[in-house]
Amino acid sequence: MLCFAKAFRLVFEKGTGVIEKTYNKDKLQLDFQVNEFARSLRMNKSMTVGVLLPELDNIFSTRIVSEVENILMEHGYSTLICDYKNSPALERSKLQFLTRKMADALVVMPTHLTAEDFADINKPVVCLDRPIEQFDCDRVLVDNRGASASAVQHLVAHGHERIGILCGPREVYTVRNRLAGYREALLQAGITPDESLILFGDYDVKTGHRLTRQLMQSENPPTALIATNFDLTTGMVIALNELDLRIPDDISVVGFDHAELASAMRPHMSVVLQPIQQIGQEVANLLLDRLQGGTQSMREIVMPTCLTQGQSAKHI
Amino acid sequence: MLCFAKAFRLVFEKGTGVIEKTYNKDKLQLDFQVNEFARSLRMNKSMTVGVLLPELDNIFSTRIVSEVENILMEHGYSTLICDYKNSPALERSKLQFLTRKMADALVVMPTHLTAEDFADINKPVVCLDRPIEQFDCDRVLVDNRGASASAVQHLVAHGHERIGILCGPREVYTVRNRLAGYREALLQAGITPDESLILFGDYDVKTGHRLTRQLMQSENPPTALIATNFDLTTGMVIALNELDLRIPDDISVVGFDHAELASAMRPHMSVVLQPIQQIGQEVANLLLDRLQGGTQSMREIVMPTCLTQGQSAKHI
DNA sequence: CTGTTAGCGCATTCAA
DNA sequence: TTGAATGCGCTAACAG
Repeated sequence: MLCFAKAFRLVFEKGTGVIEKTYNKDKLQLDFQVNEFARSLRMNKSMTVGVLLPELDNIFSTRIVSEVENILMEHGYSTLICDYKNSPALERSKLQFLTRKMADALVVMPTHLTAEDFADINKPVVCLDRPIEQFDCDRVLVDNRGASASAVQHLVAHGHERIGILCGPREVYTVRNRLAGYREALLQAGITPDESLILFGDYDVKTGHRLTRQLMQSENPPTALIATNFDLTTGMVIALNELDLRIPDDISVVGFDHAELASAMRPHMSVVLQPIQQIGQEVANLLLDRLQGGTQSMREIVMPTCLTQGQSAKHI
Repeated sequence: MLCFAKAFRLVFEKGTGVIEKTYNKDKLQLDFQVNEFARSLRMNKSMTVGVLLPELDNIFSTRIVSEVENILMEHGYSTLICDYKNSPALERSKLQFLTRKMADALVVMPTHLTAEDFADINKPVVCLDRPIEQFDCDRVLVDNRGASASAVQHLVAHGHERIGILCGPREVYTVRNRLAGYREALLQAGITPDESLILFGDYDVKTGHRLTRQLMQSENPPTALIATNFDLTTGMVIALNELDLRIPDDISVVGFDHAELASAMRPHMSVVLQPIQQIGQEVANLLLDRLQGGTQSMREIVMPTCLTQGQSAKHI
């Protein structure tokens, strides 16, 4: 069998990349291109990590992925991104796709996946932002309860009792936990949560806009608002503007994510910040450990959040 | 050689998916998993299309990709997404990665790529939103000149002459063309463009915010503003709010993209809309044609935009 | 140190 | 109809 690999290949490591020069019997080939299918088949690995995200247009997840990517790249791994557009069916089929077709390991930000979906997946999996019930795998989570609790405490400290909260979809893990933290913090402050101040919807700008209008135009509107992700925060700010409600004179607010914009605004907006860079690092490290054959037991890492105080909350 | 494929496989087509059942000599295997590396090596194709984007967090590109994905899926193709974070080096290396490792064809939204980068790529390529000089490949573009011209005309019709424009990075194709359309429409209306009203920056919310403040706090601010993508539009609206400038009473504006938010706002915002769904369809069709062996010459499709009139522009 | 070979799992072809 | 043989291009093990 005449093999291509019969050729004599000099491999120079140069920085992060690899330059391969091939000498054939008759000719010097400088433009040799490895067939990655063959290599992957032979090695039974593709040096590729699959990333499964709910949707692409979300600054939180894409920024984390960006971090993960940077670190993995330094170790010779590439990153493939799939999104499932918040569809349970797509979520499962893309998981299958990444697993069977491509990836040596997975980073998954699940919504509806269950342990069953991972039954025949014998590859390292790291859950990002959300765990999967009954499925023991490495995971990097955020202290969601603490996040919203700190927002509530900040507002309570300014005398607010009627605090509205804009939430994402009910079924999402982070949404439930952020809401739980909100309730706990209110109760701890001796305030009974008013269910009419709790609104759910999609995690997008339009929803933030709609829910804010709904809340502020109700009979008994809140004196303060918490938005629980960046898009909701943006929609909230736009809607308050339209309603001629000034921050913080007419309404106090706490936003979520995106320090740059929050501190560019006048007055600075108080925001809950998730440690995006560190989350990415933790994910990458867990992944690399597993890929390098670590056989430790499952690890769960919970990252703290931090409330950056601006001037978007005012004493009532 | 004992081949796995020695097994007898029944293949049932069921909807879009394929269920494969394998009977081995000794046992009935229902959980047979194809080795996609081997299949790809043998077939010399992966049934996968690679998508290369400047960044993930951009509603315009991710929505288009979503459309493309839907159509390709119906034809048995999967989609892989890579972003290059606006880095020229990454842009090239990810192109290489997608080409060599994975994809049968490519959808590329280029910034710095040149014809040279495609010299040794013998796969179908469709350029999305931006062409590549000297490189003849299928492409789907948008009438960017017409887009910004229609925004200018809309404002001029309301008596505005000092119209500011928030642009993305100078080097981007769409930015240059949108700016050109702006200049042309002004000149056509007998107005000499004022260079101090033209600002460049990144295509993000923070930049929209910053540039708007800069423009509106200058000595001789414009009476109307055009933002040339969705993130810039969002930043603009937030900044105008902070500056206590009411739309449209104090300032007229035209935004870009995202019909849903524009029409949710009060008053409705006038926006330039790009036909995202159709763009996705055109891209997918071009791709499928090539993948099915069409050998037509290069095709360029330019999509029209449409200005949706809201009440965000007022007679001066 | 250099060149040859085996086999990864698949789809295809050929043989029975 | 059904089973066996071939080779896709690679890497690793082996032989000279």
